Amino acid sequence: MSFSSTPTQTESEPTGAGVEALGWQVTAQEGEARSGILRTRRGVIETPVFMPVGTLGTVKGVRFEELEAEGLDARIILGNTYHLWLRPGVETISACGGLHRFIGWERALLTDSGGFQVWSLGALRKITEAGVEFRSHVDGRACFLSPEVSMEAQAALGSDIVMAFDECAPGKATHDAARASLELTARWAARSRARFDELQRAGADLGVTRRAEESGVEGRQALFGIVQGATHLDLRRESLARTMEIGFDGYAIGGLSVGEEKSVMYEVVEEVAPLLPAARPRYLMGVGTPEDLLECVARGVDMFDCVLPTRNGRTGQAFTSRGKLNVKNARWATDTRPLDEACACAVCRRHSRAYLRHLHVTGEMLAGVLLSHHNLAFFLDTMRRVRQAIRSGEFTRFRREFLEGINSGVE
RNA sequence: GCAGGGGUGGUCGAGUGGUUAAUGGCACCGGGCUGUAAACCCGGCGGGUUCACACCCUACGUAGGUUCGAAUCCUACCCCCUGCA
Repeated sequence: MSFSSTPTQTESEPTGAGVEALGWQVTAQEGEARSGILRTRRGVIETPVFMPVGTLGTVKGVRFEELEAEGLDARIILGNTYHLWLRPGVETISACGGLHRFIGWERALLTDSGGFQVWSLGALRKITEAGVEFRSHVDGRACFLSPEVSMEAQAALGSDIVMAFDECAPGKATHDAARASLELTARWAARSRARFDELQRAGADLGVTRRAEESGVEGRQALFGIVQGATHLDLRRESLARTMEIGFDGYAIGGLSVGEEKSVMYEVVEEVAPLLPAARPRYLMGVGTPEDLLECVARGVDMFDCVLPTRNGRTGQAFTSRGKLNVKNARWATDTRPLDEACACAVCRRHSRAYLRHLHVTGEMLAGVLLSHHNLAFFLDTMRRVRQAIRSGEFTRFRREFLEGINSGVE
């Protein structure tokens, strides 16, 4: 296996199948905050954008009709290579026509490479230069994931944005550990790029290549590189340079919100985001809270994803314009107000805090469904308002008022 | 009426003379969750004073008794279940 297969190409000009995978245009900017239009082969995405997480081929508890409908109008969701690879298996999805067809979603899909699982599965894995040996968390069997395997899987899934296979260092990683991790990530990034390009040329991209006529979808997959380096700014800059040298369709900042102080996370984003190519979209992986979204948009990030709205929805927490609301609390037992009086989502229009608390306390599955819907509506609507604010030059004021609101506390 | 069995904290249910304010489960109360090993995890849960260490009070159907010491042993009573009349 070769570790020095960095393709020769112009800096920041991805090759692939010879077609631009993404169109990207910044349409408004205020300070570092920018609003733009990302054109994927499966639709237009206005940024800044929040991407709901659908790890296992489902945004947990939310029907695709709801994701598409006006209330949420999610333009792109995530899937996870590692999880789909284990179950149902990439071959299965491939046999069903690719991930879009398999799950019944025509809009854009971004697949995470499985790199994050390298970090989060902790003791179940062993990292080598070649890749990562995992013990499947499902049945314990030995598995092996590498840049090449991840690219092959993501090509077979046919996602529209493919993530390079990286290693995510813990937030508290020492300089030495973070450096080693970053260098491994850089080598893996080059391998990801090389294998990805081969696969595009070979027509392995199931998202379009084999079924272009019936899908009506044109264009190749996009590949994003990931900047690592933990909390060390010098390493972040180095990782950034090495990632840009390889060249990707977009750039992600990984390895944040993994145990470091929040102020440190903002500091890293503030340092890294503006150094990323302005002519490419910037994606902050796995972040974050509503406050994080605002703060990181302000620092130049275009794309976000996070499990918080759906996970916390299932575990009884609502995000509102006045901050977090713990649905479990006895104080809502007879409260007939909606979760968020400023929210126009379907759940807030119809149901009371008292009812949602009842559903959650009794373990009814509708509780998770409704709370996930509301939380996603809040996140997506917040981003919609962020875009409008940037376009109208009022982002600074919007940011201040929004943060005042969520810090005022639910009454 | 007779014979067995049984009455434990919000609830179910352990404990059958000595770290017992009393195991567990549930309920209840509170907290956490950031590229989803998560419809999950953690904590509290008789009352009172204290920031806290700690201390005091009240508790195992009721009332007595035995004992240094009782939810645990004895006596009486009340109530519940099962069987026989």
